[in-house]
Amino acid sequence: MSSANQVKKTGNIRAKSKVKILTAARTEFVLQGYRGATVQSIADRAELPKANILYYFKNKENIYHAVLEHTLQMWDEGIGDIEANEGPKVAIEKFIAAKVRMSFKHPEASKIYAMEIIQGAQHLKDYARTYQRQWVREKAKLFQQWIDSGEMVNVDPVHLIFLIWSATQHYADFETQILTIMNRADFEEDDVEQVIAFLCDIILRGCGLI
Amino acid sequence: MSSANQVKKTGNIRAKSKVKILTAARTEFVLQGYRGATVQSIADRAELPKANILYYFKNKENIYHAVLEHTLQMWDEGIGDIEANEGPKVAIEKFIAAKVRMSFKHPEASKIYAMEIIQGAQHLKDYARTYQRQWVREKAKLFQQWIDSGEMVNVDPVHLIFLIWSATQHYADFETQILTIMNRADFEEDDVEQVIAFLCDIILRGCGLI
DNA sequence: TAACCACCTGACCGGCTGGTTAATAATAAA
DNA sequence: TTTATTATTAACCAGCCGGTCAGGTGGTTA
Repeated sequence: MSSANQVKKTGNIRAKSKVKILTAARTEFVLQGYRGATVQSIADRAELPKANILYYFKNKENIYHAVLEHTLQMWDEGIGDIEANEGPKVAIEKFIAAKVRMSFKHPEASKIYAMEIIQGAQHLKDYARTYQRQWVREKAKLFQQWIDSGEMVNVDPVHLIFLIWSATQHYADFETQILTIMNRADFEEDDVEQVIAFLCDIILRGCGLI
Repeated sequence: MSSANQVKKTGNIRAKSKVKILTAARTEFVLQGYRGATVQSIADRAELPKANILYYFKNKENIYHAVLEHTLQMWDEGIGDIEANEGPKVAIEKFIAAKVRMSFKHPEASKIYAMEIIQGAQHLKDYARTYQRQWVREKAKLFQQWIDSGEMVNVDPVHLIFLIWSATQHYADFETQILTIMNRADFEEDDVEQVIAFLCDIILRGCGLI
């Protein structure tokens, strides 16, 4: 008991501090990029002394890795899933909805991920090379089966996945541009469902599913 | 004559050096971000002494602004145009083709633009607020007319523009991810036309134009 | 020849960077 | 209480940052 208790109590302080730091770091990395975000700026945002930051994370790269790990977790969850037995229409609908909801809920995660990829994905090459590639191949095969059985129009499954990824993530990554063009200060709850409806409508029809 | 000659000759050196510097800077800014790209790293890539860089551009921000200006010019050219008298099918086809070609031809421009927007578009707020917003409104009105006259299905024109923007730019910005997933080293010429064909196919059908 | 001027660059500078240390405070365990 | 562990932070450091400057070079004009 004492051992478990100790771990829990000490772990609490660690955990809380780490969350505080990572939240601040995430924002700084999005706003300033990896190099532009300084340990001092992260400390200021977290309202902690700089040395305290480096007590919990050995160095700046360490902080970034932790942020990135959380980001990939979001991406995985948000990637939705495409199940074979649902048929193409429901599968694509669910997939789009999951990705759009994730974009509106965790725009910062999407932005950090996007910046990583744009800059050459040096911190997560293996992730795409192994996990993502396999995921795409698997799901593409599923789409191909639906195409072969005449359940949907003949479109390249891999590019279809790219299309859905790009269209959904756009609302997170290009938030600023979209809001400016729509002359709005923030997104509202209605927007999420409206975007889902729009994307499902046009993409499903594009796949010959409406 | 002598005056014009002098201006031309001296201008030549200036122009060549500036191009050399801006090309190197563009690459550095993409790879490292604004803060991560140092004047020294730009100098190294341009194979010039650092002081020479700062002879042609007063400071680092100046270089970035020059790069950004070039980027916006690319964006403007690549934005294609949507003409009223062509009808929706041809208009959208041309629009998609122009944007895809631009993405494959100038991925760095697209990437810099994307990073600017993701980080809050602090250097080009007015651009989106005035120029882009007006462009979108104008083109949206056009789409609406086609919808009203029954020439295309009722889809939100503004979101349609966002969809086309995101889907086309994706091939520039997420180049790394796409190549990794497709298990390829580089894009080839065929890819451009294939992507255009795919996007036109699915989006035109999505708009009820096929 | 002499004066001029665009071009070039090594050497330098203050300030900020990521990171260390050592001393102290708080907390938990005995 | 005593002891051990964990948490905190001011002070410090070497190195790199953007940026300046003084002193060149070589070609053109008068």
